[in-house]
Amino acid sequence: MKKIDIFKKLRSSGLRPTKQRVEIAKFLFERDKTFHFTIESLDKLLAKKTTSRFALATIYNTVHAFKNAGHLSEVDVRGKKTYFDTNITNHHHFYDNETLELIDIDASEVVIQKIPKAPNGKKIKNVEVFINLKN
Amino acid sequence: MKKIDIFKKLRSSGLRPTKQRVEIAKFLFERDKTFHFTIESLDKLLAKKTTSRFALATIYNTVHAFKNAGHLSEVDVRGKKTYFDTNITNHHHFYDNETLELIDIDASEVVIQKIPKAPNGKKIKNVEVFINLKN
DNA sequence: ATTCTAGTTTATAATTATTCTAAAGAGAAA
DNA sequence: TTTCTCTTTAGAATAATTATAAACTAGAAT
Ligand SMILES: [Mn+2]
Ligand SMILES: [Mn+2]
Ligand SMILES: [Zn+2]
Ligand SMILES: [Zn+2]
Repeated sequence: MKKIDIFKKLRSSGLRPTKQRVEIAKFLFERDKTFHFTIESLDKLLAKKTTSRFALATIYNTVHAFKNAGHLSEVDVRGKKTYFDTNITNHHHFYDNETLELIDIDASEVVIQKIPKAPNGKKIKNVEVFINLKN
Repeated sequence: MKKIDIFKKLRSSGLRPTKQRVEIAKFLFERDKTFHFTIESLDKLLAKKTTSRFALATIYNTVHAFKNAGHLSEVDVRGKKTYFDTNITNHHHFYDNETLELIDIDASEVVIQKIPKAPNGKKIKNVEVFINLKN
């Protein structure tokens, strides 16, 4: 993704392309593979890869702004920290319980033959498959 | 589950059957249907249903003791609080995003036809299916 | 360009969930 | 009983996250 697209993405989401948002967006979205992170890991990586300084609150604010704008999704992982995901398509995950890393599984790679019908008055919103890995 | 069995369960797990553990165990395990809870919800329910007082730390300690002894499992749910589950079998969940409640799905009710093979050097530990519900 | 304004960043405080601490209390072995 | 170890408890400490309010800045208006 090009810098110009980053600007468009922000503007179209009602987010001013500030220095911090652009830097974080470039770091998150200018990559080929999907990226899973926590606020803490992102903070450390940004410190390494950029010269700018970011208040932790700004990282929280920016990540939530991206999430609310639909540019990031959230993944449920056991543990206290919230995981975010640059892959916003419907997809599934391997979770490596040794390295604590998520690995994407494309929705097409999982076929479910049978699931129970939703309880009365409820509809199925989506189905998430989470595959725990061990060595 | 009878009180005598509660005692056995505790003893066999290396847990002394103290007043608090027995009361919590009776509340959690003497029921027909599975029960999903957070520490906070358990605390409130115990306050309602029993006359004893429990320090919050005791509820944390006791629930973790039961979990470590294999009498409770933990479920990943979006949000900050940890969910526990009296169902310790392999099973899946509906999650009602309106009421924030978990509903059990027996493993036999889900048939997965195709999943990707585990990454190199890794094995699949278990597969969790999480079905989000909406109205 | 300069001014203006709403939105943003920042440092710090507050909050929430959870864990730790150390003193007092209670099972249970001897 | 006496003793010993484990447990409970209140409160402090920690960790992740959110709130606050002052300083700053992007973009619009002048
Ligand atoms: Mn989680
Ligand atoms: Mn969770
Ligand atoms: Zn993903
Ligand atoms: Zn369950």
